[in-house]
Amino acid sequence: MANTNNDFFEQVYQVVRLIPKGKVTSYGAIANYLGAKSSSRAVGYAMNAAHSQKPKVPAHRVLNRNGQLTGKHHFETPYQMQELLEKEKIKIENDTVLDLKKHYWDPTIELAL
DNA sequence: GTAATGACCTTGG
DNA sequence: ACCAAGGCCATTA
Repeated sequence: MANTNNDFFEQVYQVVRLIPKGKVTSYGAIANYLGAKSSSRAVGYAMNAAHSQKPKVPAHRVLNRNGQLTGKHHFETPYQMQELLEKEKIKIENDTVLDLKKHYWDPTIELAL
């Protein structure tokens, strides 16, 4: 099978790893930073193999545009994502991050040059 | 090689 | 403002 370590995947992992503690971002933001705002789905799929990567990727800091923990079900345990986010001082309710804007971390802005 | 799915987002009615 | 459909990328069957 094709190397899952494609540039696209690696790029996504890099950006996710660069997410500061207590910050969260969305798939579209990462895709947009990579220059493919329409590839939000591919970014999400990359996260699917994130746990398969050697360097653990903080996929729990990646949420959808709505701030929902859509991928919590894909973690080792559905509580992992919420717990990790809570440990980051991020309040979660109904699988949704509160003060999303306050904890929002946009790579296109933070990593923008 | 074609069809369907998925941790999504944007646009149209 | 709300609901519905389409699009894009990559992977798997």
